[in-house]
Amino acid sequence: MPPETTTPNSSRRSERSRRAILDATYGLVMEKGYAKLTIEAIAARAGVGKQTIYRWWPSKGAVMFDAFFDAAYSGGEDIALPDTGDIEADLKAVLRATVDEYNDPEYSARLRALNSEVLADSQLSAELFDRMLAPGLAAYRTRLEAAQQAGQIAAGADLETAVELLLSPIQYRWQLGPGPLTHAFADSIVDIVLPGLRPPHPEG
Amino acid sequence: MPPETTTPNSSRRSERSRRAILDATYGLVMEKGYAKLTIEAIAARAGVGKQTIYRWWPSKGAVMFDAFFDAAYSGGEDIALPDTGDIEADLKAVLRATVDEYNDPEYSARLRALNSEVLADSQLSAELFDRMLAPGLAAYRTRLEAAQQAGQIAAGADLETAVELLLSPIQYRWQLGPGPLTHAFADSIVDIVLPGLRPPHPEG
Amino acid sequence: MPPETTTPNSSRRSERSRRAILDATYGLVMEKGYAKLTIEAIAARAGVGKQTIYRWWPSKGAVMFDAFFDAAYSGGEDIALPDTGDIEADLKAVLRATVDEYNDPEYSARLRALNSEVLADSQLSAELFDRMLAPGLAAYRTRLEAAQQAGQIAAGADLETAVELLLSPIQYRWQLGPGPLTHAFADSIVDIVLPGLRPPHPEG
Amino acid sequence: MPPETTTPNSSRRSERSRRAILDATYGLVMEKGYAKLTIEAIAARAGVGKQTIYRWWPSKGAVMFDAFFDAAYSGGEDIALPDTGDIEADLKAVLRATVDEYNDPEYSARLRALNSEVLADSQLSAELFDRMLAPGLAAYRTRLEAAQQAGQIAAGADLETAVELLLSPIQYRWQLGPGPLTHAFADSIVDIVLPGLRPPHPEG
DNA sequence: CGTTAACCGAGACGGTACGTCTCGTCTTCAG
DNA sequence: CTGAAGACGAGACGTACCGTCTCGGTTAACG
Repeated sequence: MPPETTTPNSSRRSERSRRAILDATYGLVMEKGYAKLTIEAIAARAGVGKQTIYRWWPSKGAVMFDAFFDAAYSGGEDIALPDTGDIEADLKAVLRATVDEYNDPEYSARLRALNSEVLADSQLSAELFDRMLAPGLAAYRTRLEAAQQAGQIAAGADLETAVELLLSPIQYRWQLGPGPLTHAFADSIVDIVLPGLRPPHPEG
Repeated sequence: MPPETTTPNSSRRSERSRRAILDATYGLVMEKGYAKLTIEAIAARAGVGKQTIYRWWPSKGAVMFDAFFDAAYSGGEDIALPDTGDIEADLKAVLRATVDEYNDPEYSARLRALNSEVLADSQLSAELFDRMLAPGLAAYRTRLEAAQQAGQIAAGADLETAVELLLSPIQYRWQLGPGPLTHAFADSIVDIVLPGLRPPHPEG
Repeated sequence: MPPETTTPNSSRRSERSRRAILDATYGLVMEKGYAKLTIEAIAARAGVGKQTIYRWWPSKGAVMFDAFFDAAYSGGEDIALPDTGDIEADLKAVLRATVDEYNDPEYSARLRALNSEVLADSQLSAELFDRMLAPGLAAYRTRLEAAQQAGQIAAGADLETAVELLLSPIQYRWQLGPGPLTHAFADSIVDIVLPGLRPPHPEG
Repeated sequence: MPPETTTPNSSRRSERSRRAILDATYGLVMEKGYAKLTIEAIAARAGVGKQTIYRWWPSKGAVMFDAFFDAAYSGGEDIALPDTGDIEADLKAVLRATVDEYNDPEYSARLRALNSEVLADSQLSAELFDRMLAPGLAAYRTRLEAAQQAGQIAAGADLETAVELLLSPIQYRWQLGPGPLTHAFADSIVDIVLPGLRPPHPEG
């Protein structure tokens, strides 16, 4: 299997420089924000010539993208939702954790930078989704399918939409701020969505 | 009625310049995109000194913000959802219209520019929501309250969350692209959310 | 016939503003130097609208010119060289005093500003000479003519040139710095020029 | 012999840009005058980024200085006064030539720009003198020393002052305009200064 | 086991845009 | 109905970065 990364590899490429660039980028975005990130600053902090950056990445966004992906998924951890058999409890637990994550300033800053870049260059949008969000959505879907098999969710339910219904309100509040991101809000989401997915003749 | 604008007023201020700046900004964002919008280009097209822009707006984002708000809500049209008595049909109709709007390239470009700016400067976030989104959400809420009064929705339902559940998935798909923005998707949202809000003992 | 001065008069003109402008100008040149003098700063310090300056003076140089002339010759003092009968002693005394004046930092700054402006706008050159230097030269000439009448200077001597020979080397050193401006230098000038003006058969 | 220039050298420096900047500067000063010279105009005409100017020169005056020095002394011609044995004739010939030079409009404009700048920034004053005037003064001094050796000038005469006495009146008239710059004026200077330098017992 | 070509750091280059400053004109409003 | 206050169009200032382009100096693969 060929290594599927944004940046092409080469035997001549200096791994030391690549690491220094990604680390410098990550640090600078955290400190100054994405809007004030400059190639020159990255090169200076990384102790690298500007050309070395331009040689391997097509744009500032691409560098940041790699830097963040690298930072987030270096462990390559498998993501799967817990399955206690109680779909409601499981969903609430995971959504509460998600809310906590969004409330973490560092995570929030990271996400803000990524989304800002993605909105400007819609080509990155697909990549962001495929590499960083799709695995998460798939995990939700897997959990919902298990619940479906267990008869807790109607056979014909539209799980695709269901997953997005669970996650998008959190992203929405985080991004536009119509209300606070609390555990209660996470619970509310589940309390509305889950009944809408129940099988027609509940266990009575 | 005093004119309610973001930027402070002054009897000395030239209305002619203000209009020219907003129009030039709107046109330039549509033509070149927000990323390539420059203050110098706005000033040149508006036939205005740069200082006149810097005097009245604190940032490029603020100018664009005003330009868009001005373009979108110049009519001051009242927004209210239709009420045929059939909450499901009404919601689907409105969400389908919303989907169509997001699929319009011009509207999409406008929104992209706004959101991109808003993500970078979180101070604008609240303003964007209050001035441009809150009225829409309120209209949804009003319609849901009517349905609640009509007994189509449970008395204790969390309408705040319900509104966000209806709208956020569309924004989510538009922004991150996990799937196509279709009428069917709009219907799916209603088909899941509405049952979750129904009163416990429906009309039987 | 209208009064031919730099600044036209008018019965409507506010003397209070005129004074405030000249004083502010003089002070600002002394504090920041002529190069950093701006109309806006003058107006601000004088508590005057910019238009009031532009109404009465054609250029920044003209304002400064008036300010300096006003400061220097407000007393309208008559200038005449001493006449002790000893032309050599008299000239040396006056040139030594002139050297001292040039060595005074405040006087030097003033002169520097004036000359700088005059070099740029040659129209002011004649005015500078006529109003500020010509009276001085005339005083020298008067003293030399007295010496001529006393037989200490040849009858046919070119006194016009003689006066300039006495004064120009001091201006030259001050402006271009080929050497220090000392009393010894002043004496040297007289020691060379005066013998060149002596009558052919001195009192023997 | 190392190249003696104001601006530091570097192997990385583009000689092509340096030349283009100096040429553009010289041309623009001649066309529009020093007061209307702008860095932007120099950069535009030279086809050069502004930063390339700011990188190598500290101020507008310094650029102009180099441009003029470069234009005037590119040949590196040795300057020496003629020596026909007749000191009076030699001095008059050279001073008449100097007067002609000052009367040349192009030379005059050049000199006006230089002096104007020098007066404003006294740091440039010393440099102007050392690089552009001192060699001339030295040539005069050499000629006077020759005359001294030939017995035409007193052994103890102050030649330093004598040289300045010969040159400064011309600069003075040119700059302040108390009278016309003619050959007769040049002769008058020599006619007064030279007798003042004669040995006490002439050829008898 | 030397040649040589790519990659490296450094940073100068032609440019664009920034946000500020000042110019000289034009407009408003208080005394 | 003058004059201070200051907004306006204009445009230069000096700075920050852009993305491209040499420079020498390693450094690793090939011949």
